[in-house]
Amino acid sequence: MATKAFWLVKSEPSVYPFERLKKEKTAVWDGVRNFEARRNLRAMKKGDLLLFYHSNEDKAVVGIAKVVKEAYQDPTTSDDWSVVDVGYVAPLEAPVTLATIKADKAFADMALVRKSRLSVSSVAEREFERVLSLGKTKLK
DNA sequence: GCCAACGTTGGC
DNA sequence: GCCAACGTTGGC
Repeated sequence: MATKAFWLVKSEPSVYPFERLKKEKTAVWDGVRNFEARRNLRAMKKGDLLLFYHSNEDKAVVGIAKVVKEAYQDPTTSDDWSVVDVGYVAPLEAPVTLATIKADKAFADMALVRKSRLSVSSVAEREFERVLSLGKTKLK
């Protein structure tokens, strides 16, 4: 298998909270209607890891998910949009807030900071590892 | 192909 | 709840 990639996906907790992914184990990541986000979805490979970010109320990375099925046609539209299936991996022991991320130079180039409206973005491995470490979380 | 208007996201 | 930022649409 090729080298793993890392991504960040945003969800409003009132629409689809991480706790629901925990309960349901997998989810169809639909509703993406932005070209750059779509390109990122289509670049995802099975097994890639995702930072699960809660926008609005929480403004924090709250958990880790993974790609369980690569991009396919979004079933909620006949237009040319894609979805992936994501699977539950683990919560962060300590959520990593946007304020923390903004205050940390290690994240200066992160899309979350620089392109705040992009809902699916790529994450560098060192950024991913740093979120895990700030989140006091180790993946098995 | 430009760009103004519009709609949406998301931080505050 | 407001509004800035910015992606998308549509008129020309």
